[in-house]
Amino acid sequence: MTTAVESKLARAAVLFQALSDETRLEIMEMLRGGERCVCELTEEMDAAQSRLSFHLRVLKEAGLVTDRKEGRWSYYAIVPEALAELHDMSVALQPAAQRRELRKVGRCC
Amino acid sequence: MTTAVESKLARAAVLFQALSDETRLEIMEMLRGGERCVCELTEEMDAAQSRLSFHLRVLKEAGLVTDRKEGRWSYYAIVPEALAELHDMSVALQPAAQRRELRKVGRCC
DNA sequence: ATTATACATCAACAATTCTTGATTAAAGGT
DNA sequence: ACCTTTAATCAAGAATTGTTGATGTATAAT
Repeated sequence: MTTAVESKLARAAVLFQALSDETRLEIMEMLRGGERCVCELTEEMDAAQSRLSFHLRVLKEAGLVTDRKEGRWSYYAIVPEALAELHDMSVALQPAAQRRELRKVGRCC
Repeated sequence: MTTAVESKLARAAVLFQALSDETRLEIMEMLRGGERCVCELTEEMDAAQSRLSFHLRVLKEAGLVTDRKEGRWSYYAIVPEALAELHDMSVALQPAAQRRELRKVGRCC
C-alpha cells in the first residue's frame, strides 16, 4: 500500500509538472475545444515551432495529449482520462476537514 | 479579459509548479490531516532539514500553506482556499466535451 | 526532379530548481 | 552565562528544464 501511495504521488508529480508551464497551459486551453494541428497552435501563439514541439512532447509524455498524423499535419488532442485523473488528484489533495463528496469528472451531481 | 486569462494561467502555473515535486506532495499529504510542525515532518520523511525547509518555502510562496510560530516550533498548515483554487482549475481545464457541472469544493452535490 | 510545407529532433546555451552542508538566529533549558 | 533545540537562510554545485537556431524527414505540390 505504501508503494501504491508512492506511485500515486509520482504520477501526480508528473501531471502537475507537465501543467506547470504557461506555454503548456495555453496549449491545453487551445485544445479544450478539440483537436488542433501544430500549425494552428504555432500561429495562434507567438512561439517558435521548435518551442511548441518541445512543449507538446512534454504534454504527450505526461499522457495529457495524443497526436495523430494526417498527411503533413500533426493533430494534437487532449486525453480526457488524464484530465479526469487530474481532477481526482485535486480532490484527493483537499484537506480532510474541507473535503466533500466530489466524484469523478462527468459523474458529479 | 485577455489579461485576466493570462493571469489565471500564470496562477495555475505557480500552483501546478508547487505541486510538481514528490517531496512537496508528500508534505501536502501529511498536512491533509491538519497542522504539523517541521520537526514532525522531518522525522516522518527521510529528508534533511534544509531540504524540508526549502520545499515548505516553495509551498508557502505558492500560497498553498501557511506557517505559524510557537515557541521554537513552526507549524505548517494547508490553506484550504488554495486547494479550492486548484480544484477549480482542474475543472476549468476539462475539455469542453467532457465537462460537467462541477462546483466549488464543498458545494458540489 | 525540384521545391515547399509541416513538423520532429538535435546541439548549445541559459535559466531555473533541487540538494547538501555550513552558518545564523531565536527560544528554552541548565 | 552557556548549551541545546528548532528551523531559516545561504553558498556551491548538480540536475533538470526551457529556448534558439540548424538540420533532418516525410509529404505533397509544381
